[in-house]
Amino acid sequence: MGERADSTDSGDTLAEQVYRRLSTAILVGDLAPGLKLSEPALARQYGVSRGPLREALHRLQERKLITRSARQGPRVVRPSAAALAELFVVREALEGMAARLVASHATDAEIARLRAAVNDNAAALNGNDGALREIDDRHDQDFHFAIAQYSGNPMLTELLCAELYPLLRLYRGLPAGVRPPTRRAVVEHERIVCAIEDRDADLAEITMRRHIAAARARREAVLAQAGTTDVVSISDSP
Amino acid sequence: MGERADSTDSGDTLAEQVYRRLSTAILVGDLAPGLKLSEPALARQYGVSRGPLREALHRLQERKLITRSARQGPRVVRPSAAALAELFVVREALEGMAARLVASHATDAEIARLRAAVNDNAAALNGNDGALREIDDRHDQDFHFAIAQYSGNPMLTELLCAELYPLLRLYRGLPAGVRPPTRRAVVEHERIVCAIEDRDADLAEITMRRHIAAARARREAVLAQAGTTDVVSISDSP
DNA sequence: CATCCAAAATGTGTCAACAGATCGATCGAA
DNA sequence: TTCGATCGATCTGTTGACACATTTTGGATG
Repeated sequence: MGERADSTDSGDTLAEQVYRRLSTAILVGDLAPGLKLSEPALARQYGVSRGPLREALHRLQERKLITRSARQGPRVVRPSAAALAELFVVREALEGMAARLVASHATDAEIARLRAAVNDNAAALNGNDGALREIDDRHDQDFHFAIAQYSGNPMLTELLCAELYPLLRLYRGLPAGVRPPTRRAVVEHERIVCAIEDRDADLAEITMRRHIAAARARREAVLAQAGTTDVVSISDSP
Repeated sequence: MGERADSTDSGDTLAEQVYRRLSTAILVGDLAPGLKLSEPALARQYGVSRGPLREALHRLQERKLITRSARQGPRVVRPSAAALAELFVVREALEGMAARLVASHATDAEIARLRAAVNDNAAALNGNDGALREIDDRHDQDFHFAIAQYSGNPMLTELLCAELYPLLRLYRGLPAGVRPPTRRAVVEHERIVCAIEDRDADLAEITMRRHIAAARARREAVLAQAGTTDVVSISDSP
């Protein structure tokens, strides 16, 4: 699986490609959290030299996806319950502001697209019972991505979509497979969109923040009875 | 002052040192915004090879302090009025949350230190009239740093102190020398600390957000009649 | 049988050298 | 004189190779 490296070559630099591939590999879980990485092994695996690989690793380090102690080699960051809680707090502040901006500055067409997305989500959820959990999850992602996009603040969008959401996706992998019920999330999304449609910035922000705070509470309840993952080490040859 | 570059040598890797030196050089204004950088020139200037330098540049790229178009070489990011406005919005959301967290979770000792800092600031401002503008500015920085620190959320602290504030400092350099009056800022700081002392999280957040929104409005008013900076190019030999 | 020391192997940090491309300059022609 | 093309030089992207440190493994010894 994932063995035939789909040639993402050409276009930009090698370091950029390795950066993207490593990033997705970490987020997808292909490189387990806490895993100790080896530069020569990764270089052989991706078919590049150690130069571009190290540059990609440094970018990953700055993105907080890997940690690099001196002379110890890079390690995939190991998510903790505390870090997850901190992340949710930051997300609450940022997405609350995003919802506020959408309510005040977004165009009617964008808001209509938001409404359509939520309606689709609700229909999918009501239609077939609980079989399409991951699709729901994708819809949830789409909704929050759309909010970030329509905020009209590129820096905020970048911060949310390119930094926070990836980290969240990584940390979420902790109790892999366990997903809280999304039915409540859908009605909360509905409320947020209603506030946005009313151009009520204050209500939009408050509703979004409560939505995220509730999600955090649910996840913390799930994490309360989950164990910790152990550290594995990568092997060179299969 | 600040000429005697405290020898940051030894301890960790060369790339790390170059990263720090380049970062401060950009933030201090030693490397002008929009400046096109040359890897060989920088390598000679810092006495290292191009390898570690490129790694440092990639970290700087991820930190949004430089931009790297393909085959064009890195350039110091050029701040724009739009980016500054976006930054202030993000800062408003994040620091509002930080103030809320301080009001709810900080210890009495930390709050007392906040109060002391604000009192010192007010005293310095009232004592000698307007001579110590830059010291005031430093106090302002210290106040916001303290709020970020005492939030008790390391991720939020890191985001504010290590990412947003440096960018803000860089963008602030636009109308260099021009500083808005800080007298108003001091009384706003007072109000924030009062809300925190009352453990009123809602009021603390609202006050902080208004404080930052006001600062943004003032700065935008200043920027409205300022020109744009032109692009310079670095020369190899002095 | 456990322990300690040594030596090899692996890995990180760093550097110098090599293709390919891009940018500028100079020279020629209309 | 001005526009364009060709030549040259500089720079980026990339690679392979070299010190130094760290760990692991093997053997010798108490």
